[in-house]
Amino acid sequence: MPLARPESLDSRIIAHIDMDCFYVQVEQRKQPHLRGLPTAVVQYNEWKGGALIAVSYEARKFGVKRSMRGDEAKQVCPQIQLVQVPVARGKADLNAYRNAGSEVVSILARKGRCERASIDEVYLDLTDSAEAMLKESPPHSLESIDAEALKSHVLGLKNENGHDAKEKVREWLCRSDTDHREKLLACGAIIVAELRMQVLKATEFTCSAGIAHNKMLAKLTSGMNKPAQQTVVPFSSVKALLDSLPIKKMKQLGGKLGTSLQNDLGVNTVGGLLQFSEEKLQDRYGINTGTWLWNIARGINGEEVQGRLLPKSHGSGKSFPGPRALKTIVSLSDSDSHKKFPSKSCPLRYGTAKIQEDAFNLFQAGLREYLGSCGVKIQGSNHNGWGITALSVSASKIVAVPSGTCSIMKYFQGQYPSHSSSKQTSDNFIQESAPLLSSGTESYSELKSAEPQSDYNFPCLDLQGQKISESRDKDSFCSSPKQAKDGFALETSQPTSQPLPSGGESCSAVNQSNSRGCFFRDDTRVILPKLEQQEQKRNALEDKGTILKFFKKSNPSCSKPKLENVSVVQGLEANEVELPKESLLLAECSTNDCRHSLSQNVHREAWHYKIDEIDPSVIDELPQEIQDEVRSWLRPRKRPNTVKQGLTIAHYFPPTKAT
DNA sequence: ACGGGTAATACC
DNA sequence: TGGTATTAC
Repeated sequence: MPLARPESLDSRIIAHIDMDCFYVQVEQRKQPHLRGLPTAVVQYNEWKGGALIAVSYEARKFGVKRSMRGDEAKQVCPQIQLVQVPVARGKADLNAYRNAGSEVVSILARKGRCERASIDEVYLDLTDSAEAMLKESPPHSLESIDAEALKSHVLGLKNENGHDAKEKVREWLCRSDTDHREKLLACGAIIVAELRMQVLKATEFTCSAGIAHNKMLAKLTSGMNKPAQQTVVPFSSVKALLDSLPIKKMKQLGGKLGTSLQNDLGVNTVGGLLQFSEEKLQDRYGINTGTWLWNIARGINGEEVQGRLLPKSHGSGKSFPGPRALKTIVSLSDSDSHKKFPSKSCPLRYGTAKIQEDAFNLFQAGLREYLGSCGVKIQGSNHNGWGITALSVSASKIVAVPSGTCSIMKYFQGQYPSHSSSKQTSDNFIQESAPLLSSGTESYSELKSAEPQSDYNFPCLDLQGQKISESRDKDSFCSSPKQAKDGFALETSQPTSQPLPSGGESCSAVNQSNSRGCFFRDDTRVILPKLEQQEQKRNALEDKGTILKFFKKSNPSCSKPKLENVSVVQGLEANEVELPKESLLLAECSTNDCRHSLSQNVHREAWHYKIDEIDPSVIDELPQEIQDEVRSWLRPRKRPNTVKQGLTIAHYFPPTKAT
């Protein structure tokens, strides 16, 4: 439960932007002839026409609902256009929508601190912008107010739908005889209207918005007038709004907690919570949740807009319902079917073969745990009715790569122009990481000799060529000895190096500095130290595949004969680089998803990077300009004597314009 | 044989 | 810390 910092005198201006039936809009932009037609996006249409995951407003008029099947939708709306979600490697691929969301974020983030709340939702803190506007050009001083702003729905304003509604809104927006907060809110509404028009112009997407003094109220109202409209929540309207708001409509209360409030406390509206003391709510629901409830009943919500444009974790999963369940390779004598299959995780190693190997080991570990120690043999394929109905992997604990990371390669290659300060830093790095190396499987000399054998030119994401914003270059992201000790190589004294932050907040900073929001580029600056794998298994009737099949064959690149034995490959090959992970920060820039890998913990194993293991089909999903670059990396090439940073940094790192 | 595929967050 | 549960889109 979000901890609420009580701020009853909250004069922030927060907007929640919600894209209208976003997936549909993305598809309609791709296929303009679908515009204006009843349209829905479905994934997998084999079974009952697929599941609807987005429905256009035209289709909603026919009673088409999300969670209908394609077939059902056709029944209530025969002319509906069903567009399928792209499929990659046998599963739904949402990247097109993610990227489209990035387009929107990149526009919104120009006006204030921005938080990507989901694939199609964004919070914006417009306080500064609104205050600036109020100071420089307050609404009442404007000659005209934009038509879009005049279409705002202002809660509590009478005659909401009357013929002179716009005039009423104009009056409200331009009132000068009201309190500061209300004026700020009016500025916020004008700014959001402007932003929404910019989004429409730049992306062809419409969105709706809520503008209020906190996140909760903004979120609550962004969907009240859809599509393509905005709703403003003046302070004076909050009490009436919450008094009549069914409690389950409140974010976080849509599930069991909301049900408990209804059943156990007899509360049916958010306002109904007012009758309970904070203590009472805390006693029943815990200190945090209790306080949070007490606050939201009063319209108080201190959650801040996180300046984060990127996800904190990333995963991929697929379900195998019913008959499609993968049959396990175990014999299962007894095991209650209600027990949950445990999730397991381990440090992420790069390369599909290694991920397969790790995932399979995790699976076996989970299976042993699941079965208890009843000594069931894990072998053979004596399926006995049990199967796997879902598999997923996910990566989390992503942290930013600290400053000067790429310069590590100077040490290994000895080809970089050396600044007076960099030698010292390199030395420090070696010194700090020496214990790691000595306990690892490779010595430094091995590493050094192994690396240059590569036929591949690792593109170096040199940070030196990148522009640095004044504000971020100052001091706030300086390295500390502790960071170096954790295995980060830092070159803080390098005057032109990008001041990358490290640690938790660093992601926020990095994220917020990104104005284009391209997932790929940003991923070059994150580290994915964890691999997580989860499986569930339930009854199944037919044998449509095995676990092994899933692990081995679902990835086209791994079904090539050439790679048949990747799992047993040991040691180095010509096109494999094996370095301690601290050294791989640069090398991994050249992998297809371009993720740096480094754990906050000290892990002694070496990390492998094997260019053959890149699944070619992945590349097709990347943004076009990135595809070209990645393909060029994959072509064998002599390493030039002098490694100039071959990649355009701008493609990978956002302009560092501070926002 | 279903809402699938992802996320974030709180809690233990 | 790792793992689970809840909630949401």
